[in-house]
Amino acid sequence: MEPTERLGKKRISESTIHRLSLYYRTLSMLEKENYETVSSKELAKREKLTPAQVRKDLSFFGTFGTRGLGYPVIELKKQIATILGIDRQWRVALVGVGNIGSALVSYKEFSRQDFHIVKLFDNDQRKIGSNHKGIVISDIKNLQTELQEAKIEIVIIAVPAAVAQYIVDDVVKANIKAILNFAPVNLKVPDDVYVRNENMSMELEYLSFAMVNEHPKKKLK
Amino acid sequence: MEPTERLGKKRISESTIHRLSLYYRTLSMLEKENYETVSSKELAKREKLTPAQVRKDLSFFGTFGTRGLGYPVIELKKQIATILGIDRQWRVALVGVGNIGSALVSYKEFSRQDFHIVKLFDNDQRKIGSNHKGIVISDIKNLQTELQEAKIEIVIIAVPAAVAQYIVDDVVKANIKAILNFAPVNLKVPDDVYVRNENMSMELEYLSFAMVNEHPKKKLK
DNA sequence: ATTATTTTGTGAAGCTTTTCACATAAGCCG
DNA sequence: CGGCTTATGTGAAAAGCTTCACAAAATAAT
Ligand SMILES: NC(=O)c1ccc[n+]([C@@H]2O[C@H](COP(=O)([O-])OP(=O)(O)OC[C@H]3O[C@@H](n4cnc5c(N)ncnc54)[C@H](O)[C@@H]3O)[C@@H](O)[C@H]2O)c1
Ligand SMILES: NC(=O)c1ccc[n+]([C@@H]2O[C@H](COP(=O)([O-])OP(=O)(O)OC[C@H]3O[C@@H](n4cnc5c(N)ncnc54)[C@H](O)[C@@H]3O)[C@@H](O)[C@H]2O)c1
Repeated sequence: MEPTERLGKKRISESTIHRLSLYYRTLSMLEKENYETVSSKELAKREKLTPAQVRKDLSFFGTFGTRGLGYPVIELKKQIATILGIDRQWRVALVGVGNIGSALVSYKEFSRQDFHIVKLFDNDQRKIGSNHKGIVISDIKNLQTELQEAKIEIVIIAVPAAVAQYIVDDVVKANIKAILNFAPVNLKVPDDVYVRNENMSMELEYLSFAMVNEHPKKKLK
Repeated sequence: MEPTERLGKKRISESTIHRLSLYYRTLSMLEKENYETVSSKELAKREKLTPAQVRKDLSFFGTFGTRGLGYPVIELKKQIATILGIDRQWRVALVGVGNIGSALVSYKEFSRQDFHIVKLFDNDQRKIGSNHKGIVISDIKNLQTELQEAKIEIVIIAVPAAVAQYIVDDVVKANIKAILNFAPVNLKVPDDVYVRNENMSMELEYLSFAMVNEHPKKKLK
């Protein structure tokens, strides 16, 4: 009776998952450059991390390398894709086809990575029914039913902050479990719904803070 | 001789600074709602944190509250603005007036927070010289000189990943110390230049990971 | 076949961040 | 005015994350 190890459900830190995304990106580049293998040292250098960090991160999920040689680029990339769940297509809907919403629809990085925006919603009569990059914009009124009919799995929120919560309430009713939110509000959702916030002011404010305080960077980096 | 305490230059964690941004946002809302004071408990509840966290974060910078009462909303907001350096105007330039670049120029949250985009650059002849939201788009050729003449302090990079590093090299030559980067590449800059990356794929991939792994959330949040 | 070299995988140490818990202080109320 | 309530500020403990350091495994070299 070992109560220490909860099989397969130990919490992986947010930082580790974010770094997996970085490794994935770097491995894609290495693949284009025709590398067959890569060491933790090289992988670390390309994303300004430490080799130990890279190895530790990967070790949470299995053993992928060969001692003395390094990691096989194509194989590791495939493995990370499986871990991140991006070895499949995700059906994405976007609500609010305004400035940022339109930009996101055109973002090639998303589609390249198997995030497919297949539904758009807005409440502006001039936009509803019009064709935007091959997708007809739906009326927000039908949000709940259309999300379900289209089997949407991820919803991107790009509406004004003041209405974001109302829309999210409907999104949750449609049984969506993942939300990427661009509105600068803290959305209230049930415990089983994942929300990630994209907050650009926060990053600008970090720069501002760093400049006025001559904030020392973390060593190594 | 106490080598332990480096006066006034102790490193504040990135998380603390990000939370200060959240507090600032919440305080702005509380101000609109005509609250005079707010407790660490209420502040924590609104951003899904713990009261102890709020108090600890603030304690790094001074004592702002009154025991038994809480924090004065307007005063604390002002103090955080000073800490973050957003009690002044920042002159911002944006390079790459494409999908995401245009969206950012229209982003009201930036201007409300005293980040003023006053210069735009592109290399597309059709865009150069045209007026975009009241700003004439400059030729990227003149980047270095115009950044200096306009006394720009922060540069936003919104160009394709393939050219981002070249542009950043010029930005660094113009003596800019802060960069907000939207291109999915790891930019190389000298040690005294701050770079923050805005990586949206990363957040989508986090959602993807969470869903395929039924990733437990951090307790409390 | 033996030795040298490289680089992984991983417990353990070290460091950072968060949470706890309580002394302390201010306001309130009878 | 004194006791009761509320809520801060902060050392200390706990939890979490990163780095160290080295055994182990693989290749390469002689
Ligand atoms: N513009 C940016 O660069 C930027 C950056 C980060 C975050 N944001 C945030 O993204 C959100 C949108 O910003 P924007 O600049 O694109 O604004 P916008 O006004 O250009 O776009 C908002 C869109 O939402 C639609 N909308 C409004 N109410 C709606 C409703 N009830 N149901 C459905 N659709 C509705 C509008 O018709 C419009 O198309 C805001 O919360 C903003 O803070 C914007
Ligand atoms: N579209 C999005 O929602 C989105 C989201 C996140 C990140 N990004 C990233 O932002 C960047 C821009 O994406 P986009 O979708 O806006 O692309 P885009 O092609 O619409 O815009 C790029 C702009 O940069 C200009 N440009 C190209 N080369 C240049 C150069 N050498 N000097 C100056 N200007 C130059 C182009 O003329 C264009 O106006 C990319 O790196 C992309 O990965 C985009």
